[in-house]
Amino acid sequence: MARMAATDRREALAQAALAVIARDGVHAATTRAIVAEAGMPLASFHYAVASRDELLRDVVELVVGSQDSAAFSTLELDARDIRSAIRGVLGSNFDILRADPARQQAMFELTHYALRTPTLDDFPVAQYGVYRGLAARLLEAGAARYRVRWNVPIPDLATLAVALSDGATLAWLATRDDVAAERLLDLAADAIAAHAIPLIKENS
Amino acid sequence: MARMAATDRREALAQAALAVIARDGVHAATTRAIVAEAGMPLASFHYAVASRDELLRDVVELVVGSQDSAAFSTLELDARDIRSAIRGVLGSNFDILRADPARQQAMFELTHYALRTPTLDDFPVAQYGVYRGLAARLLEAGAARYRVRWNVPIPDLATLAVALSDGATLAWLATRDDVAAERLLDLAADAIAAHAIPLIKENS
DNA sequence: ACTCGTCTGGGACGCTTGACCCACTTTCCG
DNA sequence: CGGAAAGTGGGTCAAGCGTCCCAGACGAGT
Repeated sequence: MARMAATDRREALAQAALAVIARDGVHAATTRAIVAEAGMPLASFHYAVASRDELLRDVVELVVGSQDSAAFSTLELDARDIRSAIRGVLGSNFDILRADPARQQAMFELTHYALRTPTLDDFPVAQYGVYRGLAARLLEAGAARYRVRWNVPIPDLATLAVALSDGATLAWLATRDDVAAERLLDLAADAIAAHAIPLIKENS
Repeated sequence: MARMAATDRREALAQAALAVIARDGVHAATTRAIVAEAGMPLASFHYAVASRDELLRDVVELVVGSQDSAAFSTLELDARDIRSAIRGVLGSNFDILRADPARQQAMFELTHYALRTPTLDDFPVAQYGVYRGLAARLLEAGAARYRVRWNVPIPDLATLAVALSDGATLAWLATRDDVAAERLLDLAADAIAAHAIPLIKENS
């Protein structure tokens, strides 16, 4: 094993743990499975991190952090109208899901695990805060880009968007029905776009 | 321990397992925890059921069976229009969730567990089939009651309704935000009711 | 009433788990 | 260049796990 700082090892362990969780589920993320994934001896685990629960907290922070940075570039495609733009974002989100279903399922399992763990129960709140914030920024950007305004508060609409995305993700994970998922995304895009009101052009 | 048939004991164990899962999660549903919940000696477990996995299969069947029977009476309330009726169904569904959050979370965890278990991976498909069927029957009954027709296929609309319900449930479990949930249900009811077209009265 | 199949429950086995100790090696700073 | 600090890894521990055994208690059919 190469020599590396304890903090680096801690991050490597968190990523290895996430890989194990994605492949085999949260309950399979034992200390031995994690160090095997990372290619470390067992003793490195408790040298880098105090306990298994603490490492899992690193994992959820890793997750909520990475989720925030991604998925914003998908808005930049040139759709005809706001409805097509929304459908595009939902569609590329769905493509990400299909490319790596295990990761999305790991997210859900981590959320449920955190809800059951007293020291981690603030994570789901933060997680959904990130989701809603991301959706709100997309809605704002879309409104500016396509010259519309929303007839309901953006936070409420963002909550709707997150719920639709979550529901579609969950349904596809359970059934793997691509056709039903595409139709669902069509209806979801309609539901969100229905709250867009075209702006009267004031200048130009 | 009172004397009882092995089949009765099997069902009692399944219900005890569900109670343990709701309280402490799937990973806590050990053989000892289950028999403690049921008030049985440990040996009764493997007398009534071959293995722990087999018992969990009983649990998921119990779940998908019970979910089907309930929640239909909520349509019978007298709402002014189809939108209010939909909102009412979503609202009472939400009340059920708030009355026993642990049970709903147990449902999600069982779904994810089944997705990871090869012998159980057909359960999520059946589960969502039941959900969509239930939603479809509600939509049909609502259309007949309020004299409207749906401008999209009922199965597609049922999928939308299930996704919205799941998304709202998940969001509330994570954040416990009652206000946001109520607003979300408002928007969800709008989204579904938007596809209702009033029928021209032909007779009477 | 006797017996045989059904049911009970205390105990135990082999295994995996999280945690940890300690002798060893490597790195870095004075 | 020498010693203290940092990192490594093999081995081990108690606890908890699923599973199983077997002697005894029960109840229905003859």
